[in-house]
Amino acid sequence: MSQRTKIKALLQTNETGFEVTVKGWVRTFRNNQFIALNDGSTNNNLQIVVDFENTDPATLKRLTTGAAISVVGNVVPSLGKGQKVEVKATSIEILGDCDAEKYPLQPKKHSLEFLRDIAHLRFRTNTFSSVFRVRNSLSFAVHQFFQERGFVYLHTPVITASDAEGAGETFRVTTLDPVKPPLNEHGEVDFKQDFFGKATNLTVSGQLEGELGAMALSDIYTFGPTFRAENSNTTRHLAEFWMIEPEMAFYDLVDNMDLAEALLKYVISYAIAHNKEDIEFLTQRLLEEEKLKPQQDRSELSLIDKLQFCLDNDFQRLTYTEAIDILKESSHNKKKKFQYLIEGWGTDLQSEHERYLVEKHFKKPVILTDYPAEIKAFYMRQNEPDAQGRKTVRAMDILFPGIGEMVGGSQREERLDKLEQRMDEMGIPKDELWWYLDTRRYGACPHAGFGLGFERLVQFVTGMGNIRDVIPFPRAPKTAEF
RNA sequence: UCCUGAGUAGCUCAGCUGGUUAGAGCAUCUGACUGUUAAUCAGAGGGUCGCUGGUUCGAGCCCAGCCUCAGGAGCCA
Repeated sequence: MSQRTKIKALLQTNETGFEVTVKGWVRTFRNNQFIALNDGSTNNNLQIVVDFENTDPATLKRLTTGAAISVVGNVVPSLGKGQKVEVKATSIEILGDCDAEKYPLQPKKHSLEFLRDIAHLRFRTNTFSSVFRVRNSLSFAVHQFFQERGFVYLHTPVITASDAEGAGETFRVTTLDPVKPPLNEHGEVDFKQDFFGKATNLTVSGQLEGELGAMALSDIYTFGPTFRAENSNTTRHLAEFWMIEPEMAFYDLVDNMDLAEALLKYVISYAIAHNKEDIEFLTQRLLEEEKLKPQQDRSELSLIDKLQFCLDNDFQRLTYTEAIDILKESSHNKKKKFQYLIEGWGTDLQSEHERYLVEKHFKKPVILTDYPAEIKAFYMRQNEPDAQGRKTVRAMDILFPGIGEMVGGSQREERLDKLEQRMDEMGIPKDELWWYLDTRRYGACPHAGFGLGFERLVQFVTGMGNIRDVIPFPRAPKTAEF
């Protein structure tokens, strides 16, 4: 293998007067003389100076935007102003031509919508290479955070037979003939003859299996793809997304919140430390995008300041009931500025209410706890009814500015009788979840966990407005290209 | 799925009250220049106006249906 120097490393050394081999893709070729070369290690291009008088004109013609080249040359101090060093080429080899007439990426600004249509090529732009380097760092930081704390990375199944969790519509997994499936005596599809001998689907959450692991390993986390067949067309939903789901034995809700807050701060600070250039680039990108907006819609803080602010401040913790009181008493509610006015206790908060709390009232991440039992899942631990007889559960949602719900979690109901009673009330089939109930039969203990939407985290850290721009190949309704 | 808006050149858009041969900038190509920084200057090529149907003497423009995209809502992470 040839000695190839990555551009990031080369630009970091201040030395000159040595020979290097660099490889990458041409971003621009100016003046028949200057190549801006990028190899994805950094957004900063390396300037290659071509001796055009002594280079084959046919080769010069092939130095088009997007072409892959290999360059051998000498690192010298730059005569130009845009960069400290440059490479004076002694030989240039075209590894892969790129027809400029057909290549969709031009040396000009492109809209994110257009780039989404050519997702296979969008990595070659500064914005997307920054986003995906940040995504990589965040992903690594998640593992490092948990590994440092003795958590076990548990691989929960992607194909499951349980869809009783109520987390959303599922994608069916089957090998049956779609045109003529076998039928049972009731005329329904006979899944006994299917591959697994029962109806199966892609997982909507690894939580229930995660709890099984936590009941022996104490602290586990999952980090993998999750699938929801909801017909959601928004800037913060995907049909296939990556979720981080820790589950901890002997944790109560406060421990759970502490862990979630520590995790978020850890990974954000890791990204700032390891992807400074990328985050600065994305900050700049966002500033320019905001210039196009009316003054009132612009955010008060820049991206990097927003991230730093998030690290420097405790998340605001309050109960659902306290939140309802704040919203009810808010001038916003009294002036009827909410589309859905807050009237009573018990209904779920609308996006506009969450946004008001996070962006207007507290102006920082908020953790809401102890939601009404009626609007939450069966496995959340039941609180004693309050003086007015209102039933709540030990749930917590972490709300982030611009993103909404980043984390959803709870202390789990470990008391078998309470759990079974709740399942009956909500119509959850106990026989299908016999294995889950076993954990409450054999050595049950208080425990807690949460789910963190990884793409929403990447959205927050990169400032990208649409979740489809922070996953390489988004899966969403009517969208499964590439 | 619902609400709102959009779909015109490779990209971003303009296109008046329905009227004759559909425009601009960028990109591309050709030439000039040769220490440029999304280089500059001169010239050229490039269009099934999302699709289908309708109204009309005449439709990019009006009407209906469908498709796709964007933003918001719901569902949620």
